[in-house]
Amino acid sequence: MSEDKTPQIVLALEIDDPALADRLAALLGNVAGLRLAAPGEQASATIVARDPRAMPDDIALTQRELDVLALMAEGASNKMIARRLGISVHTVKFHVGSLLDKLDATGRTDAVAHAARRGVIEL
Amino acid sequence: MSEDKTPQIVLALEIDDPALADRLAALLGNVAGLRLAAPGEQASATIVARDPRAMPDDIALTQRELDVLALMAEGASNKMIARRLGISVHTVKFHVGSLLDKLDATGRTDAVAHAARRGVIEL
DNA sequence: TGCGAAACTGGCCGGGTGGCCAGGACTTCC
DNA sequence: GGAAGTCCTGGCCACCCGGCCAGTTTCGCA
Repeated sequence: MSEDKTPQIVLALEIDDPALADRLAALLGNVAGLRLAAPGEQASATIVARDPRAMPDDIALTQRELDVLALMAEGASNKMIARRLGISVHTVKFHVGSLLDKLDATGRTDAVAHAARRGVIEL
Repeated sequence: MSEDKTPQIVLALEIDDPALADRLAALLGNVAGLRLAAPGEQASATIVARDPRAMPDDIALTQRELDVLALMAEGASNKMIARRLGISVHTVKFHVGSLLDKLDATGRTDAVAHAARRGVIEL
């Protein structure tokens, strides 16, 4: 009977505010039947708290950039995006360039990751 | 100063699994310095758990593939990944190829998007 | 009416990417 | 002891990507 009679709940922390993270970790560390996840560990649930001051950036993306970004997140190539939006590949590259600039990304993969992180797009 | 010397942490719950939500609520209800948010109340942090039955697919990725995947999510190029892992670019491309195959992705951007969606990696 | 922002298009080019071929070394399982 | 799986490496090549240059049109705002 290797079965735990009281399966522990594993909680991951995603907290921008270090002070809050510390207090939570301290509080939750003493609760029976519950423990905090190791980095990268699969958790039953995640405690999320975005520091609102950490992202005052409603990154100003134009409508067209949002269109391109959404298709990029689908894994579409520039050619596909061009076809889908009815514009030329050159224009797509133009918008992608602006996206990389505004999102401070090194490539399209990075751009999608950044955008997802700051909630600009939903994966 | 009307400030409490120990301000309570207010936690909101966003849990799909009712059983897990119950257990968490029971556990956290007894922790001093912490309380659960009333519906609609502004919380310090939110506990999130998506329904695990929504993703029955434990995609079998090898450790090395996970390494490569994590670096891909950082926007690293094959060359950077190779340097970081101490292997050749050819090997990186090999692992990326396996990743694209297993994740059913058309490219590296699509791969990290898929991986993030099904919780294989955390953005 | 002029001016800037946004959107769009083109050519060019170095480097990155992904798919294909081939191979070897290692551990684990039957 | 052989088979399977993982990890690693190499070459080759078509294509894609991102950055550079240049230009046009359209729109709203001062």
